Amino acid sequence: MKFDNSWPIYMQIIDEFKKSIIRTELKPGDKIPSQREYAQKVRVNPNTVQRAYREMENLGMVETLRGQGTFVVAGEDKRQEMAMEMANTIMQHFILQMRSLGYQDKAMLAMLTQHLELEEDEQVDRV
Amino acid sequence: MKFDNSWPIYMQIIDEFKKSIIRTELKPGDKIPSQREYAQKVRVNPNTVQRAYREMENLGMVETLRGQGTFVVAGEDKRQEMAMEMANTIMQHFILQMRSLGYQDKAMLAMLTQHLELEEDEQVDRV
Amino acid sequence: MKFDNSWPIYMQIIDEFKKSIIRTELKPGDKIPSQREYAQKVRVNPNTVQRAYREMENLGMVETLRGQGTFVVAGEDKRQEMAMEMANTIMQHFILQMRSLGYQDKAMLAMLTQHLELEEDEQVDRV
Amino acid sequence: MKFDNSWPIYMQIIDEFKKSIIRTELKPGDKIPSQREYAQKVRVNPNTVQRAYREMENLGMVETLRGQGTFVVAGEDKRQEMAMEMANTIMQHFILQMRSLGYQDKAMLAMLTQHLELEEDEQVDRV
DNA sequence: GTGGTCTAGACCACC
DNA sequence: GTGGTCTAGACCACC
Repeated sequence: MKFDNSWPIYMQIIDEFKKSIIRTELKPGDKIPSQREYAQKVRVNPNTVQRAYREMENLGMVETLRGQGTFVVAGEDKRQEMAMEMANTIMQHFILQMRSLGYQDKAMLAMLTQHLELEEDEQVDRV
Repeated sequence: MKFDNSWPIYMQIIDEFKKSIIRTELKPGDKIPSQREYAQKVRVNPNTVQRAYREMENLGMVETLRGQGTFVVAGEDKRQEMAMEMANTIMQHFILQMRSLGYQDKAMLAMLTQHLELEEDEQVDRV
Repeated sequence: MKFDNSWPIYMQIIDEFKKSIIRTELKPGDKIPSQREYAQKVRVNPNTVQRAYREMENLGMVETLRGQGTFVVAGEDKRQEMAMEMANTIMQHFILQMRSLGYQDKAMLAMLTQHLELEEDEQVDRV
Repeated sequence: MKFDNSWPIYMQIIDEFKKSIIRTELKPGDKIPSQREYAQKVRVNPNTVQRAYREMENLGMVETLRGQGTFVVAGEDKRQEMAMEMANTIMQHFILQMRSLGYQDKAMLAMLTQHLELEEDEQVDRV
């Protein structure tokens, strides 16, 4: 795992787990790696991992059982809430970036429509 | 200036200048800082800045006149081409992120429309 | 400040601030000491203080403004909620202790009544 | 056994034995561990244990027979006296804590009554 | 100066 | 073995 130095590593770790849960690669009851294990895997200090795990517990994503490990608890409702939240963030970021390039709302929508159609065409071409 | 360690700094420097040109903060004929000056300002190795400036010259964004400095040359056509290029990149990135969250094309478009409308409403409210 | 080693220091710090807010010694808008300052005062590592302050922010007790300091935000509703919560904890603890000594509910109530009356008498005597 | 560093360990040891006697887990004539044994078990300096045992003898809780060990002597009267004494301490502590939160005597009594009733209800529910 | 993040590493509690 | 707490100290961002 390679992290940006532009935003906190513990948040990037949380984001990784969020995505895994949203994509249902991690389901309720699944055990995630122990803090030490994960820290070694991604080459990060165990304290940083612990902070991420602790915040994930506060966010209701996982549950930590002392001496046993950390387990996913986010059910379907929570999963959708998390997906919605991440999508909103991505969307906002996208809109701001486009506006900073001078794009108007209409132009943005038109361009997205076009891109999605283009990609379909590309897929058709490939097939 | 704060750079990511996740992609080459010289590319990030180029991106900054691209954005300034696209936003017309930098116009044809404008002088940009000397390599040494810029390197000090953003705390980066002068070699990194040199590489960025060289590539910008290759891209037709700037022109370097020995003993005089580096000047913007990108005209309106070039400006629009660069805007288009950056927008495409942002768009692609956006689509990939949304898809990785499980969003279909239609849902993506609907959500963008909704976001743009919401923001308008907010502005209306404020007025 | 002297801390027990029987439960986490950061929680004891939180408890101190909780009590100050409940007793209205700290009111909304009041600035609490900087993390470094407080750490020196109570002879604890700044990281431990930071964890306490962070959790207090999560609990809605304070608000932290980067570069400016940490400020009480808990209003009257929050204050009462906190008082109620602490009282419940103290009460539970008390009941458990008394039961472990073999006291029945009635005996407990009788004894508390008697103690409160005794103290009044004592005060009367002193006067 | 885990001790607080906030008050003398020898007193905490005495308290443990007091509770055992009050709960009649230890009865007159019962042998308690040798000082050395107990010191090892709770990981405390033998001198600390010795001081605790000596004070317990002064308090009339136990009797030490040279070469044979230490035995509980507290009879039923002594047991009740000890219970009363501990209860008083707990009670005082409780009242002080509640007052420091701003609770009046009446409110304290009402709250205790309520808590005891609530717990009964819970038990009824469970049955 | 004030808070925020991270590393390194010790020691403890619970299983 | 797994998580929890704490110290020590570096470096950064924002004011």
